[in-house]
Amino acid sequence: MKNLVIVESPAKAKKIEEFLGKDYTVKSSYGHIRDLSKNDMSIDVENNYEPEYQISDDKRKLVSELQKAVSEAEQVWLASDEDREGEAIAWHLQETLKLDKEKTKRIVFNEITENALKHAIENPRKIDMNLVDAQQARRVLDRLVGYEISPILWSKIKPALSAGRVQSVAVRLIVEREREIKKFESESYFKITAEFRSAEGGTIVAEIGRRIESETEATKLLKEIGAASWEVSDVDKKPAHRSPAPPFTTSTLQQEASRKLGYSVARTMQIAQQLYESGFITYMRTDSVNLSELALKMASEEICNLYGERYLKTRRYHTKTKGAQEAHEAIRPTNLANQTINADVAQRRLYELIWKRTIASQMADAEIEKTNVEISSKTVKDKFVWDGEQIMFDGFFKVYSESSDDEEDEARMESKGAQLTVSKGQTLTVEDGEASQHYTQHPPRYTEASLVKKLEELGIGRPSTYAPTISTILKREYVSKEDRNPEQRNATVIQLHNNSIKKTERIEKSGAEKGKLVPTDIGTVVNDFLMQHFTNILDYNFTATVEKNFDEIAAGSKAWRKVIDGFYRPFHKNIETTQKNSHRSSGERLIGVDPKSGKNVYAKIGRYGTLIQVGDTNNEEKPKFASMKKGQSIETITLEEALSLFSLPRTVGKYDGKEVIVSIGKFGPYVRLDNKFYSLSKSDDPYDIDLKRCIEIINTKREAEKEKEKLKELFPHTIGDYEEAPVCSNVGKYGPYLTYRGENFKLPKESDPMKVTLDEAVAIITNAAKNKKTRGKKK
DNA sequence: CAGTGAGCGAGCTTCCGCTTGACTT
Repeated sequence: MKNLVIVESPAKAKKIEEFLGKDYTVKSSYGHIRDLSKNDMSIDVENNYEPEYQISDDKRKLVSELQKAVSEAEQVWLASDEDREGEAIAWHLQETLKLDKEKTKRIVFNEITENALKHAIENPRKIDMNLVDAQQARRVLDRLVGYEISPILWSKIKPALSAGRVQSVAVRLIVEREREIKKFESESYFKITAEFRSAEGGTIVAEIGRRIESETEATKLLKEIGAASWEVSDVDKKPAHRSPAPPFTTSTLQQEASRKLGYSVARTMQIAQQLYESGFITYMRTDSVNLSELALKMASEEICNLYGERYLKTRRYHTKTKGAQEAHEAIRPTNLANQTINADVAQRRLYELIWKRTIASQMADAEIEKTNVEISSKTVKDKFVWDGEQIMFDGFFKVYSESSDDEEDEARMESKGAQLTVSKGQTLTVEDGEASQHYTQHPPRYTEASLVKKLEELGIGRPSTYAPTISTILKREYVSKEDRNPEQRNATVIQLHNNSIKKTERIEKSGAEKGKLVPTDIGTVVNDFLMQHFTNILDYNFTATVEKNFDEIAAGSKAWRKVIDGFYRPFHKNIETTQKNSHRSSGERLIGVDPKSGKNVYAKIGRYGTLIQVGDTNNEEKPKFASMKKGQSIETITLEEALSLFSLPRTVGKYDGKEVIVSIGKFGPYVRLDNKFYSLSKSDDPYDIDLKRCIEIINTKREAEKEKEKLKELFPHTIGDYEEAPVCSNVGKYGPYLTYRGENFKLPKESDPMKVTLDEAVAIITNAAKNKKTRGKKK
């Protein structure tokens, strides 16, 4: 072996190997191979913050493989990504594999084409230690923050909690948004619209721009409107244009897949990974909006073919995102000639979204004519307005338009296409008008995707961490994902018809929410604690400020250990005083007094979550405790709700002459009969489940056990012989399956394992063997 | 396998950013 090239991703390694030919072997490091140990701090603070790196557990085998490859190679090329983390990966490889610094070559390329690779190989360099140091500073800072603050939370709030530069700010955003919502007072207002008719027969529905405060004012105004004579006082037409959105980055892909396809952030990334591994799209973790020259050329060919040259406009986009490192291209199809792909529905839909966005980004602006009509009267002070938009040339709209998080915004865009049917100077009459009551809306809660958008704006987190950050704050139970039914309110509608006024009521539904992030009690208490004691870390600008320092380290104008020292000294002092002086924080709230015992009832956070406590501590008598239910919160739980939590364990009645007892145990709510346990299902509430339902649960489980016994006797069931080996059917944990020559094959879900014929079985076995072969080829 | 929460104390938990694992038959 002459040359060994090491890149980060195995899919990339495979592609590069095709270009480089037989003199090159390309291997992958699968990301970082070394890190600080996760069991302790692994930073020697006394010794100038010396980090102690170790090979990650899951990389030991890989490292020895790389070691072997290195020993067989004449030349090693480190080709990890061209950013801070990539440079560090190269350095860790050099250190771990004990590569000769003089002989090892560091190369970078951010598109995989023959030219780019050739150019990279002709222009190797040495590892940039300044960039590596910037990464070390980033790594060490995150470890110090995370591993020094978290233990404070364990002792002051609850075990196993965590804090970090990124996750704690994400939680703060959600907690603060919830407070804004709580503080928000909805106000009602009236919106007035009227239908105007000209003598020639044209009609136009226009509205008064301002919000009218009261019903009295609205009624009065509506009467005046009906009595007045109107005229089109102004028609203003002006051209405008819209430009397409730039190609996808990780964050914008997550946002659009959430809005247009309803995918969660994690799902989007999982599907994108599949598309990447199949070679359909470029790398999916990127902050760059840049398209390669090759992609621009493909796009222009495709656009000219499909829509004609008039639709083409080559555009080069530049990233404005804070802290972007741009080691990759934007996310785009590898081959723009493929409008769609042959894959499962989820993959195909995401692919098509990416194709449309990429193509649209290289298309001409849409040209629009905006029309503003003003309708006024000599007797009414308010003017009516109508605004419409006519698309004169659709441009990129032909394939794609970006969605908005704002539902009202979306609706407004849709209603603007109407044709203008009146002209300036025409006199108009009003037959129908309407004043309808609306309510101002509280600010929206974050979705996963809108949280990612906000974090990216603040420069917090990276493309590879957006999805994991969300799963961390959910796992810690700082936030939960919730659906909310729309709020229903009575709204008055005052109708004007031929100068008479009629009042009706309707129900206004608004604010339905799906998958919104809501802070839990724990999230709120942790956030308040951190805000009080670690204000600077929770500052929205903290990351941006430290990033500036990292940039200076990368530029060689600052030493990383000095930067860390400047941060750590005051930080650690704060850690010590907080540990010593701060009070335990449990979010405790006195709900009231238990009428039976006269003792105080509190809601608070305990070692295992939120609980109700009856009676004070420091008394001779131990207080009583009960866990709170899901969905209850310290702030809103009532005394009655709290006391009802003490009704477990509860005897529901008798069955088979024995007591049926319901309670909540280690593994959730259960029914107990004769010392045997039966789990309740999710929809059952242990606090009010009745005897009938309990018996049903008991019997269902007994039936299922009987069934199982029966199956055990029947299976495995021999169907017949195929190529001199028996074929058997069976039922396992994952459903019915076939066994043949020691291998298992899944049967279709509904099929009866007793009734499968030998022909069907053979078809399934041979089919599976074929699929296995093609899957093997892909890898 | 079917409750914990105070107090007594051992031993556990935790960060962010790179990557893809799997025998889910």
